[in-house]
Amino acid sequence: MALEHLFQGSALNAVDAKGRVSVPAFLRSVIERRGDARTITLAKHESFPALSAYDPAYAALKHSKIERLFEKQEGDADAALDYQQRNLLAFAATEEIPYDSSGRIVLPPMMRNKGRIDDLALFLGAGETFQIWNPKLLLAEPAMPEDMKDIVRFRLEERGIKA
Amino acid sequence: MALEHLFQGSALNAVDAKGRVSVPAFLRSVIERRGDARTITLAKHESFPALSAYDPAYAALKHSKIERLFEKQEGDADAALDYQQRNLLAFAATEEIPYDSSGRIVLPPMMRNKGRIDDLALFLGAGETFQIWNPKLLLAEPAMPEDMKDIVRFRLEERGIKA
DNA sequence: CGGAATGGCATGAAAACCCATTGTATCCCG
DNA sequence: CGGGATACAATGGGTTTTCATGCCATTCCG
Repeated sequence: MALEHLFQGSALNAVDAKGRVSVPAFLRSVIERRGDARTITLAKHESFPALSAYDPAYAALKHSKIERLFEKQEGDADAALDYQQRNLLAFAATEEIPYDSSGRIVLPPMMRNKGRIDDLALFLGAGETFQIWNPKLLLAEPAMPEDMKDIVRFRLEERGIKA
Repeated sequence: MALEHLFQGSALNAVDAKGRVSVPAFLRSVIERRGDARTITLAKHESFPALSAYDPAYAALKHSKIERLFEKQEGDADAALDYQQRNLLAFAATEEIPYDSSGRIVLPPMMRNKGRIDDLALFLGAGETFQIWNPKLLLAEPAMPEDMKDIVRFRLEERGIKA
């Protein structure tokens, strides 16, 4: 019960005037090795001011995790409610979007708003999933390890942007 | 749950103008015995001014360790944050790069910067993983055993470089 | 017909690939 | 045991491919 290919690495890409952004090739290659899809699912990250993103293979895994958890707690009075909540968050609170032949997605306005994504999108591999951040918000996040912030500063400088 | 083949030995290789380095053949052979991949993952070493490197098999091991730890503490509020941090450091703070048919990698600029690698790359086997150093920084490292420094001095002299 | 969304093309930079050369350790045969 | 031949490793250079991204054409809907 684990996905074979993992998301790793980081990249900083531009969001154009239409809200389009290239999904880094090294992330797309993981998606396409996990399955034959060319879509990603976006959700607000549960603990950070950022977006969580994944592919259909992980969505299926997440679904079965929720089902298994529910079956385990059977008989518990609160469990049914907990299940309904998890399930809605996992599916209703997400948007699935395709990327085109050149690897670009259009950030849906709601997600762009939830993740507070401006004109720069920072992609971070996180194993089974990846994340999309506004780099400025990551640098301002107290719970973020300093090593991680260093990497983001490097990515910004690489583009000639002063932090 | 341990890896069968271990990285051992040392070598000093040149970094060319394009940032390319040959990964020593004795390290590559371990990677290829552990799995069928021809890539290595680079990260800043957590305590030394150097890079830590490993293969996909070790990355998968690291991932499952993190997942197991998290599932054991489920429900704990602090555990969730700890998990997020570990996960990002393990995956977002790393870069996976392939080596070509002649066994060379290109050091990504960010990693070359983080590891302060100049025109010489010192490879050190470290069991489950291996390390890549700027030899000068190793010789200047107080926490490094003298016997280890002797080996590095030997590798430098071997190349006709005076320390 | 205007405006916005979508898909396709063009570009410049960077990365991956291929081939050639050198050096060194190994092997084989005299 | 010596010496040449051989195989593989490391490195240098050049060429092709891919990527991110800007730009334009087309479509779809008001």
